[in-house]
Amino acid sequence: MGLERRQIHVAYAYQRIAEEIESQILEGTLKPGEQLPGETEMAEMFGVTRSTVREGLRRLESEGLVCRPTPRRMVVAIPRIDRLSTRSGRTMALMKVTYRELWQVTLKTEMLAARLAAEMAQDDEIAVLKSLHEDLSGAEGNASRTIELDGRFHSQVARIGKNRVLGLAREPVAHLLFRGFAQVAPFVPQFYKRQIEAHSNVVCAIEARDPIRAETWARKHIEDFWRAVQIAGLEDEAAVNNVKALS
Amino acid sequence: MGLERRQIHVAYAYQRIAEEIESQILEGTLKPGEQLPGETEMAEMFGVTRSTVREGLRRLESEGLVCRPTPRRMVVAIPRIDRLSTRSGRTMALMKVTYRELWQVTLKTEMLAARLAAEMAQDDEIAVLKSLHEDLSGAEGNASRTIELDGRFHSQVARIGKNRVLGLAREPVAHLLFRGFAQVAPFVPQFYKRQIEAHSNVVCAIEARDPIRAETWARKHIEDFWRAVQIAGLEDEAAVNNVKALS
DNA sequence: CAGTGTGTGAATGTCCGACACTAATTCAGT
DNA sequence: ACTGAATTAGTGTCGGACATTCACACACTG
Repeated sequence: MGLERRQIHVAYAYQRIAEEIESQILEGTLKPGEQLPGETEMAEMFGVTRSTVREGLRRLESEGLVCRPTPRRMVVAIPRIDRLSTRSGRTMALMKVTYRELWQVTLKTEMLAARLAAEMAQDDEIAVLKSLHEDLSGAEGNASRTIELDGRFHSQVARIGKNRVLGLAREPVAHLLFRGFAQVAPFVPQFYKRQIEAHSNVVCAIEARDPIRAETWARKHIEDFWRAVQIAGLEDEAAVNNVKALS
Repeated sequence: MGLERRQIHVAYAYQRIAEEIESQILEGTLKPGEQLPGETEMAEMFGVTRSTVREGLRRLESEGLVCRPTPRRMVVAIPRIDRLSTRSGRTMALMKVTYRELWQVTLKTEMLAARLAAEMAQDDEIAVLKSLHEDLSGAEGNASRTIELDGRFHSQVARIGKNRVLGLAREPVAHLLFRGFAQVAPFVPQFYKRQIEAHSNVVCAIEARDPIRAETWARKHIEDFWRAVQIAGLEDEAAVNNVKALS
């Protein structure tokens, strides 16, 4: 076995500051929305310089544990999923994951999302979905607008299912996969119509509270996308070439 | 419509520094593994003080875009999935997601993982899996060790499937769900045996390159866990009470 | 009294300069 | 050539400083 290379935290002051505040947030001593003391005060509190406190705060800030509506007010953040999704999206992009990998996962998540949506849907949520669907229908032929609206459509389906874990897990994956539509679209112009049709059926199934049908159409829809990817010959291509545009 | 609340970046120097370096990494100008210049040099380069550069660096560091093997060497990081998983795990914990939500997703991810593993398995990977399984068999009755080994078993299954996206998506979810075993175990002592049996079958199916059977046993296994959660009466309980122990 | 201006104070963003400590590098010794 | 010591340069932390600007309180107007 040999000696394991275990991380030794030399525990720099700025790290300890960050960890201390972090653990107070996670424990609940500091509640979301609560305001933190000023930098000077904290510096005094922890017995370090303001510069050091600042370095620690930068970390918390970037980890999304605190946020500042204005530079003057620093408050404990309310956790949001979309913050995270950009980050894992970026990781996947840097890993140069393939369409195949993205698709295998997306197929499952979108099927689940559709099923749950059909089980949990409320009327107002369906209304939102329909409105999105109409917008999308009007965007036929426009790739970038289609990507935008398609993403929102699928997100809304997931939201209707009221499973936050699914929302968290699927968002970056689906986002990355569907972005690829821009690469695929030129090869399969007929996909626009098929997509609209599939979405229609998903909406109907959700409205009819028919989980099985919703799941089935979601599957068809995502499988269809895979076929398009195959036609474009991109199965094992990296899904994102220019990470930059992820935003 | 009213006035949209649009973010105005006042663009503090430290933010701009971070963004600049970040975009150079994402563009590929800076390649993973490459070493960054010293703080002093960067300060000069960007025309700001070292303190300012440092604040920016803290952010990159915490975002996992750069890492430092030693304080002296700061290099562009190679993206890793386990870095991210703690973060989304923490988010889910703060959201107080329920066992139900976790389970619904985990059921799908682990089924997919098992299937892909059976399709992709190589002999040496199976050997690792078997060894983990043996260790787990020996841990019967020990909840915390079971959680540890069970987590590693499932991760290994996922790794064998060679889908990095799935690995990324499932890790924090499965981790959080299986951690709950500690809460569940006292109610269902028989679960240890059932788990070992299920794992055995998964291993067999993977070794036999039988995707269907692997998926089936994964499903049984995770459904079994759900029954245990139900017996413990935790379906809609928050999966984690003390976020602290997440590490 | 609600809503809008004004003013003061305090906190932030950034800078400068300094020092201990340690890791990377160089160089001497066998 | 390899080991070990000496050098050097870079990091972690410190203290202080200043302009800017945001938060709060207060006065003003309708």
